[in-house]
Amino acid sequence: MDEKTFREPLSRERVLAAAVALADAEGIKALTMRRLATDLGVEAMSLYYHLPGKEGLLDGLADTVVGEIDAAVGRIETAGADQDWRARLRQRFLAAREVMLRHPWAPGLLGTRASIPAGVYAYYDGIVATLISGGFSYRLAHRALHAFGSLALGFAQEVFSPASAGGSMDDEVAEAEFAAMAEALPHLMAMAAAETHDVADPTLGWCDSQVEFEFTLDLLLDGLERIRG
Amino acid sequence: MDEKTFREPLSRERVLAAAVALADAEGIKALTMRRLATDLGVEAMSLYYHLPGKEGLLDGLADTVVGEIDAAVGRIETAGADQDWRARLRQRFLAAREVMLRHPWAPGLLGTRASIPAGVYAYYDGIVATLISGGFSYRLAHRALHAFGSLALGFAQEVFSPASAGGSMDDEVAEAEFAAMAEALPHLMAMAAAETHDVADPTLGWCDSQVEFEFTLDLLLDGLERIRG
DNA sequence: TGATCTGTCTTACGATGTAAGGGAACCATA
DNA sequence: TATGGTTCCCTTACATCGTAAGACAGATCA
Repeated sequence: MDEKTFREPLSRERVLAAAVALADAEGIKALTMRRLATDLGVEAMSLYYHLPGKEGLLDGLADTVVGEIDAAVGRIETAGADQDWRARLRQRFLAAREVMLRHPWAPGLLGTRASIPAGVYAYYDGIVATLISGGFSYRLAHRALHAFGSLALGFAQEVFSPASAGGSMDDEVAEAEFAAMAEALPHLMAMAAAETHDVADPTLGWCDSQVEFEFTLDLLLDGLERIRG
Repeated sequence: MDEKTFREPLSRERVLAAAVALADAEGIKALTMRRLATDLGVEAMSLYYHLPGKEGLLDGLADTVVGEIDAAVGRIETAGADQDWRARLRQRFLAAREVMLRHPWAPGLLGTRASIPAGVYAYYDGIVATLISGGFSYRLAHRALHAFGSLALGFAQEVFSPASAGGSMDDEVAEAEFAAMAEALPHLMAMAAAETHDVADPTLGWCDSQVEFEFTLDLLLDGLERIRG
């Protein structure tokens, strides 16, 4: 009876938390105002009292995710403050990646936000601080920020990420047209054959395994270390 | 009168061309079935005879863009076949970038496609061919492909790209809260001050200037060259 | 001629975001 | 205690979107 008569009042935080939960469970596509309201035991228009609209909701979602990253990074930074810039950034980015793995919809969402999620500023400030304390010039730090790109936030921009929707590469390719492709794309097929990549962790897009992520990350870190000289 | 009585018949190609034109002119947001039909002097449902639906239209758009890249790359590859892998990939990616600059909506579109645009396979096959002929192992070529990420298709995944919608960084930041930010984000603000980046080419997202793009690209190419060793 | 095929249009439906305003509960003040 | 404002949620209604179903006109072919 209590849950019928009394109801925890809505709030921006409660709405955002429910939105995250819904997106995690059923994908960002399922996140509609009406559905979100239903999950909260409320009518759709009630959400507008706590949020400025759908776009504002998505902005809030993005902020929430970045907030998770900031929180995770905060826990790490205090622990390994004695390490060098390279190790600290590495930990940072890997921590961010874990957050992204918990929210597979987040990379796509961040990519579509018109304005920068507020928390990103704080996050990037920390990166710059680490770089500067590691002997980087501001110029090189700036370049490095750009070079990291989405890696800094824990995801590699795989241009094609079948994970975000239906249709894996195998489904579409490994059928009748396989032979034709081997002819038209000899090098790609040879590579695929040579690799026979055991995609054991297809959590974030095609082949975006931990190995690939860390390889690219180290490639960048090594290159920057060399330039820093 | 001719344009009233006689009308060039619709076709998949004509629809896609009109879609590209519309997206270029007014952004991908304006690309609705009804609007596209209007531009073609036709009713919305007529499009469905030539395309399987909105999603299919977007897939076609993605394919069209990749096709443009393939065409541009083809022109280049024949010319500079004597260069080394590094120079050839560089030209390739820069050519792809020019295509993306012509279609600012393309990066976002490619990121949301469920299945891989068909032309991408051919494009990537060419990259792998270049790498292999440059002495790369299949394994390293695979890693390299992942490391390039969206750079291979000509755009850097700037997590925040205010260019795709309203609201530039300056508008949101350089107001009353500027002072507060300088306090909260000392390193970022110091960097911004030290750089005072003259963003003369804000065509593709914030700070995604040619310089940043090429810096990141060379960072990766240098790193791969060293590993290839 | 009549049947089939092609390409376009008409109509209609469900989903979505949201503007406009109603109303109940609470709360401070007179 | 009465009253007027504030807070919070709801009802209703609308515009816009993608698109299912099928009508209709002209071309093609039997």
